[in-house]
Amino acid sequence: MIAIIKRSFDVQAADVLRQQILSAAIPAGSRLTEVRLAGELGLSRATVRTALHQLVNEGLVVQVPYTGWEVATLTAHDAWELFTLRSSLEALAAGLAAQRAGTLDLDALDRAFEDLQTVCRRRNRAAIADADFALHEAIVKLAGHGRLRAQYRIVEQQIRMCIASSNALIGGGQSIIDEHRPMVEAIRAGDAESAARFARDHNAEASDLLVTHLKRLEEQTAD
Amino acid sequence: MIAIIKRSFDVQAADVLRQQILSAAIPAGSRLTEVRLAGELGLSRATVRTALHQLVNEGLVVQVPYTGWEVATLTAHDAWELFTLRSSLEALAAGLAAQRAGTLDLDALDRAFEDLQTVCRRRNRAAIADADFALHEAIVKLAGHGRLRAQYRIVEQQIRMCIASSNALIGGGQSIIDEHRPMVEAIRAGDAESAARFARDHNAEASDLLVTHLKRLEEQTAD
DNA sequence: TAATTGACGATTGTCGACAATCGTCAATTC
DNA sequence: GAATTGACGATTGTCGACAATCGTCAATTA
Repeated sequence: MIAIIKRSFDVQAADVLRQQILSAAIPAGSRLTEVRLAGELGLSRATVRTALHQLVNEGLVVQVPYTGWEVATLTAHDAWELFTLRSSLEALAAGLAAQRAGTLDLDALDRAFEDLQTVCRRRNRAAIADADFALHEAIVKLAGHGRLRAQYRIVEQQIRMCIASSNALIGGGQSIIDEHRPMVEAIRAGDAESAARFARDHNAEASDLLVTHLKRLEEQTAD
Repeated sequence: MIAIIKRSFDVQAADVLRQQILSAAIPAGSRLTEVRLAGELGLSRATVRTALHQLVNEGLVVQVPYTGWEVATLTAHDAWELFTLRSSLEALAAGLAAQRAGTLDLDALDRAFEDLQTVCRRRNRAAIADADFALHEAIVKLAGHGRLRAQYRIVEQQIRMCIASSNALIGGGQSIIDEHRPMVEAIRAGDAESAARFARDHNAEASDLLVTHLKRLEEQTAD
């Protein structure tokens, strides 16, 4: 028997809006009005409000009280914040996972790394981003740390939003594998310090490139 | 002329409830009903609902959809999560602040550390916790990282809640000063790596003690 | 006697209506 | 012409009412 999954309307509305924002179907900076969204979603305005509040907490929407809601526009500074935070969280996750490596089933880690290698060989950029995220998700899950997991997801969502809205080119191929292998091996070996260090540093170059790219976009827009 | 600060009722309600939860005036595990709170706060139930949603996002309240709301009960595992996360965020803040030390006014850091030393000499436990938090807040502010700041506050709130609800004894005196001095000096010196390392490690012993204490409490309750 | 069913009160989820606020624009004043 | 004022439509904030859900308890069944 298939369980009926109950999901209240405000949660469902937040899901739909989140998806539209993350895919850039609703562009960054867009005005969101409760009345219009309520009409489109077929819900009461109050329900939509609750959904919007949730998205504000995830950093995807900005509320100006008494005035309105809009999709967050992420600046180069935002990107820097997100990357530094992500790096720190990934380091924590890798270190904790490595500490527990001796007592855990590492199949999920191995599978995720295999998947990453597979898509890197195919040079499918969207799939690379997904597999990269999935690898880190697997590690965060191994850390057994719910708050870390929740926060990591929120940060990663916003990073995806950055990438989607800037049309940034994300590297692929062998370098992605090479960046991740030492971290995965340190986790397997139970070496928490190295795992944390590799996790912290593994994305530094790509992150800097994206931040620089966003700064250039901002300068062009200011002209 | 004093500006009128507009603060919508749902935000004000969240403020009031947060304060009551953090001070343990409403104990952990307490059932919160919208009807009763609305009556007590003199607001509509929908407004209270919005406030409760916000507190859920801060980890202070747990919602069981269709069933109810209650003040979060933080377990030893929760405490472990909070301490590891806090440690990681403090390390990030200290490292970033140290990177910027050459271009910043470090007065706030110095003052906060002085204040900490002052209250440690007086052995006033509540004031020590406040001054400890204020020192880290000052560092987080120096890091110029809004998301880090917001997340740090949420984590720190929950830690206060842990401490308040467990009646744990928090150490004081010279050891607190000794734990913080190397981090503060590394920040002043612009040594990001040391600042991050000292920040990450400086609370390990106290954190472990509290987690162990909570585990013991849980075992007693299970008897 | 234990398990199942049904009723009911309490509470949550959602709705639409009223009140408050804001931004815009035209009219007025200096 | 620039600054100020006032009106108005659009939108947000809050409200109370209706509908849906849950937990509890008594009644019924096996």
